[in-house]
Amino acid sequence: MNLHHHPFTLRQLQYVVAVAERASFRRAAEDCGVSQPSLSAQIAQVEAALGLQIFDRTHRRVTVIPGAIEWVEQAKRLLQSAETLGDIAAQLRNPFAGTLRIGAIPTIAPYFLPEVASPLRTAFPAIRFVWFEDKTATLLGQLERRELDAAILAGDPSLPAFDAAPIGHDPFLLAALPDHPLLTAAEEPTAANLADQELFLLSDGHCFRDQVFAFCNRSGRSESPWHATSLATLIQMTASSHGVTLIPALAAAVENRRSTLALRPFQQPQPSRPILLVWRRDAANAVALRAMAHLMSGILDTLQAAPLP
Amino acid sequence: MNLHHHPFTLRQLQYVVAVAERASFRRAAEDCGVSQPSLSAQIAQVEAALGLQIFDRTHRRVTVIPGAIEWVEQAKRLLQSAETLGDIAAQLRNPFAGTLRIGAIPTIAPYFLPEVASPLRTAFPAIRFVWFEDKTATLLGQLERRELDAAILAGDPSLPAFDAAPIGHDPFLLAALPDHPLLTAAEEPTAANLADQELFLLSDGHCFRDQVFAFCNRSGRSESPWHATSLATLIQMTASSHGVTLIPALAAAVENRRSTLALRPFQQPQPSRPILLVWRRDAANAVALRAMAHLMSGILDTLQAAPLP
DNA sequence: TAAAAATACTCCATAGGTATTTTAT
DNA sequence: ATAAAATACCTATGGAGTATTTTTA
Repeated sequence: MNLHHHPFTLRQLQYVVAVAERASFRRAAEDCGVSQPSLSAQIAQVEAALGLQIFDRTHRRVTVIPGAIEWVEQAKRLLQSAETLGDIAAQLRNPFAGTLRIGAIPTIAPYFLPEVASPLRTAFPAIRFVWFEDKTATLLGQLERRELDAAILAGDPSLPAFDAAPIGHDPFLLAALPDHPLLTAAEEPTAANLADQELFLLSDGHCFRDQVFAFCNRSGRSESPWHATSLATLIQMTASSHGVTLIPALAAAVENRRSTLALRPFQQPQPSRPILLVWRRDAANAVALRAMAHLMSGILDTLQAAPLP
Repeated sequence: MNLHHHPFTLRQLQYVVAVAERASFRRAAEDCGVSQPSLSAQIAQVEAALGLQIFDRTHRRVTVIPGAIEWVEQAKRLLQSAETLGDIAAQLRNPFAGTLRIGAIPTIAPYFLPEVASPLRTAFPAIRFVWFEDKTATLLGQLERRELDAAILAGDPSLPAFDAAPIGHDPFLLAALPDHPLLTAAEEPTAANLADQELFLLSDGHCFRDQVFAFCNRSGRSESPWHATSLATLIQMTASSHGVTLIPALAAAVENRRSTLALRPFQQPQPSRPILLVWRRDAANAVALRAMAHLMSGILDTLQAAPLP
């Protein structure tokens, strides 16, 4: 740790940024709630401390000197950091208030978020929820970069820098046309039955695709050349090609409404994906997030109690 | 822009981080060059302003309260931002001093950097050069994240957020065993001659691979199933398989020393790759970087004046 | 000449100092 | 018993104010 004194204060940086944005000392002073001479003095002091001029005052419009643009941009970033620092403190003071940005993967978001959004709002009235949808890898990146506060993911929690709370387990159902042998057979299907079937899958990057792969890890299976980018497409493709596919039970109620596919659970032990709420290990509002995971868990239970479509 | 007053100063954050790192008020005060009561007072003030405790003083070792760890981490990041702000100012005051981190792609770095490093040190004695090697995409990412100050790349400068200065053009040479028909032919080879050859290439992600592709953009060409990860391997593979490949002239002198391959330039217009020095458009030391590109350009000229091995 | 930035000066809030007391092992 | 943090109190720097002058389009 170096002990040299900082040549500028946060307030001074705020003045610099304000002048840069308003292109005027007077207007910047107004924005910052100080007198124009006070602001001028602080700017002059910063310029003196840096040993270089930041603003060109020779014209009516005050402009940032080209060379100093990068410096001002970095000052903006620093102030943004300070803002974040304040946000963290606010969340620490009251974990049940503020804005919460939550992401969910595409095979969960459209089926689960509509169910949980409203109960969450009632349970946590002081929290403003903002929802996002993206694939696992993207969400984890955003989580790390603090662009998200939490994410609803499926899969095993082998995530070093993150903490997670379980929401529940979402079983996979076999989906095919109603007259398909696997649906009409006396016995419920197993992974082995999929060996000689044309299996329809989501495109790469969807964790659901990998999970289905993991379930039926046999070589005899012929993989369809079609890769759907959504479960809706997957169902349409399967139906029109007389193939088979697997659908997460969570999505079944919504996605299979207009389809001609029939659904059937697998034999015990049923294939399924664990659903998790994930956040940064150092999140200030872990208490609130755990409470939310618990609430979501209850909602998932209720959804699963409903009969298959 | 919000006008609310900042609840803390950079100095206070420095104190907090020092206490967190040294686990002691007394030692932190020493590090920061202030008296222990002064530091205590500032810490107390921060805690009061935040409305929450940061440190647990009930034991001999002062520790950060678990909940506040994230806050302290963000404070560290903010101080890092402040440091960068100082660095930028320093570079602005004197663009010909400080530390400069420069990256280069793998098909340039080992052949060009040894030649330029020493002349650069003599020409810019106050600059400390730090060199990196990685593929184009990685380097551009690092450049953007300010982990690098400049990069030596090959290819067209279609880079919106970056500025670039040309260093020169590096022609491609045909490389094959000395008795290969393309080397013994009376006429120098053209792209058309490559159509029916087994062409050896670098692996994906190397821009040199794409540039060779762009040069011989014909369908008749049969592509080798081998993908080298370095020019050295590429040459070995080509030699042992009696194939042909293209080598940047820059690399020829070094890489072909122990090889049995013979080299031959193409007919005019020779295929080549432009070599560029690239930096962030808002870099504070663009003057110095342009000067360096000019010096590198001269060195490249000298290298190219040497006869083929 | 009129709007905007710089200068002159006064004031007081507070960071930092020393001396001392309280606390925890 | 002793090291370390908190408290008490004083000092002085510098950020912010009002009044005024200088600048430039």
